[in-house]
Amino acid sequence: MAQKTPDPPATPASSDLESMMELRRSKGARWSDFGHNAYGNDTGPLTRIAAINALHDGERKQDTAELEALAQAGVNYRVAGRVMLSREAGKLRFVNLRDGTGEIQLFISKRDVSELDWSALDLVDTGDVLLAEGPPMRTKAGQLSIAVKCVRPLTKAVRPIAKHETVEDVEVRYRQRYRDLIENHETVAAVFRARSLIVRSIRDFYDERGFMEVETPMLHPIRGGATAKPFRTHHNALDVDLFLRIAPELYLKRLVVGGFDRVFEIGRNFRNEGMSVRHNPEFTMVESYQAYATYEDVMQSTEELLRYVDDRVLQAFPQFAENRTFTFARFERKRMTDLVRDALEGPLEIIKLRWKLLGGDGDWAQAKAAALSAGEGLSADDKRAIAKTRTAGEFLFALYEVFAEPSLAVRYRDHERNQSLPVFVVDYPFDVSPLARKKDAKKQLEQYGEIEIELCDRFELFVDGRELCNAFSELNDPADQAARFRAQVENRTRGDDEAMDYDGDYIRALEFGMPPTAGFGLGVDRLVMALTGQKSIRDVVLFPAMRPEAE
RNA sequence: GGGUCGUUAGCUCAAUCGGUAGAGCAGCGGACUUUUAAUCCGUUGGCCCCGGGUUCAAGUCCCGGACGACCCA
Repeated sequence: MAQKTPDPPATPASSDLESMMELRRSKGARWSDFGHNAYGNDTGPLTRIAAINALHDGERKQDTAELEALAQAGVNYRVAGRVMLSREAGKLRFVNLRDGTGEIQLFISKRDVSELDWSALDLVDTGDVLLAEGPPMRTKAGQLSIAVKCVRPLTKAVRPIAKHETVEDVEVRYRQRYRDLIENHETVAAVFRARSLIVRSIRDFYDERGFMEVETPMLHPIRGGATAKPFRTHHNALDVDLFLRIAPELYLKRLVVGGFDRVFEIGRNFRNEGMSVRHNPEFTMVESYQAYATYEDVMQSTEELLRYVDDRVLQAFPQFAENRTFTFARFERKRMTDLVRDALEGPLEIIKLRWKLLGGDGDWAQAKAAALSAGEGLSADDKRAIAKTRTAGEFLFALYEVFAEPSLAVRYRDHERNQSLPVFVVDYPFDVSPLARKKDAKKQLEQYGEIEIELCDRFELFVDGRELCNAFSELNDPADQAARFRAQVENRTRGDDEAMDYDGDYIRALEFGMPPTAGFGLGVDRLVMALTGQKSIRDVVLFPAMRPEAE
């Protein structure tokens, strides 16, 4: 098996990308001269690096003598990972090796390895994947290391990686996430590990409370469960057009009818709308449905869920507690009508508006005109939102969106800690909630001036001013629901391309009787953004949607 | 959709008034048996995003386009 040490590789004098890659390719090819496969996979059993660090460098650091004793006793580790950094000091070589759990230093002395192994190391570049074996040791500087007895190259990295600088170009970071994860490891990997933990924690939370996890169709024959623009696709064998789901809601409630009275689903929804720092065309939601519960019960469990998940995140990733601009220590609960009244106590025009709205003429259409003329400082978008309302309920909702919602995080704060408080906005107009249950008769009419507004048992939760959850007591009266669907269809014929379709099968399901049920939805991407402090959804989605790469 | 800014070496960035395109890091060669982004000596590397135009001369000025970031709608 003894081989002659091969000659050093040819060394092209240029360092443009193509030359660097060519040099690396030729180095990989020469691994075979040392009896190694440039893409071998027979590593045998390995020890994960985090386990080694924990054992010898954990709560109690083992000193040099202790580690020597362990080595004498035959303790030996085989590790594999990517070469992140490599330094030479004469007949010594130090390599920082990273696997999926952590990093450890390899201490390689020419005295300790075969001549062949030593020469093979000349063919190893930063970024290559390497197998190494040896006992634990501590260097003079006190650094825990593996005292390597033998090494074997495993995978050649043909492309160079940035060592000290990190890649900042977001285009590279999102399109080549693998590279982002390698080069910006510390910050980026932690966010996605936290995301994984968040999803797992949500699952555990529901599991502990007796909810069953289900999977419902993503290919829908009709639009339903939310007001949004869908993606279309086509089933060839059936020759039918289908929509990628915009929400799982109507399927989950069918399951409640069927007797699965506590269900939840974590999954992707698709909305064919604009992209922004808060919107990706596909995004992850958790939806849960609990029979014999009301939206007020769900409000309570929402607080519990968020604290449960956040506690786990901060325990595993304490760095995300820094610079928190919000707290889950206390939650506000505010009725939408009160929020609008509070918000309108502002600038002069707004006071005039409020006078007209609350004072007197009692006609919401006139109030609308008053709002538009009084709100001269409003953006065109806000004016449009108010102008297009056709009922008192839509009008209230528009006022809320324009005047109240933008200032939630500023208005409701924990002043001691200078953090915003989450706000449950409750009692939405029935007109903007086509699937929610009307408030019971005694409470259903809201005096708003002399305008009567029908409200429903619904809340949305805003964390740091951003919508995170939407929940309501479900409408389970089939006749009422059918009327709501018909209204949606009417909206569609008027040109609203976000309106729902009439779902006859869902009405049939309700006709079998759905027990009183509370439903809940939470945007997982936004929750991850909040808990990890990321400003863009693209920083919490592994592979965000991008325009196709230019050729 | 509109506005502003950006795109130069593998990475991060310079380049004055239009006058031969630079640095640090990495890469390559060499020295070094305890390094921590090792150090020291030497050294290679450019479709200046793309396409037009002005000019004796364009990374730089003008027009158009691609992609991105931010702000506005």
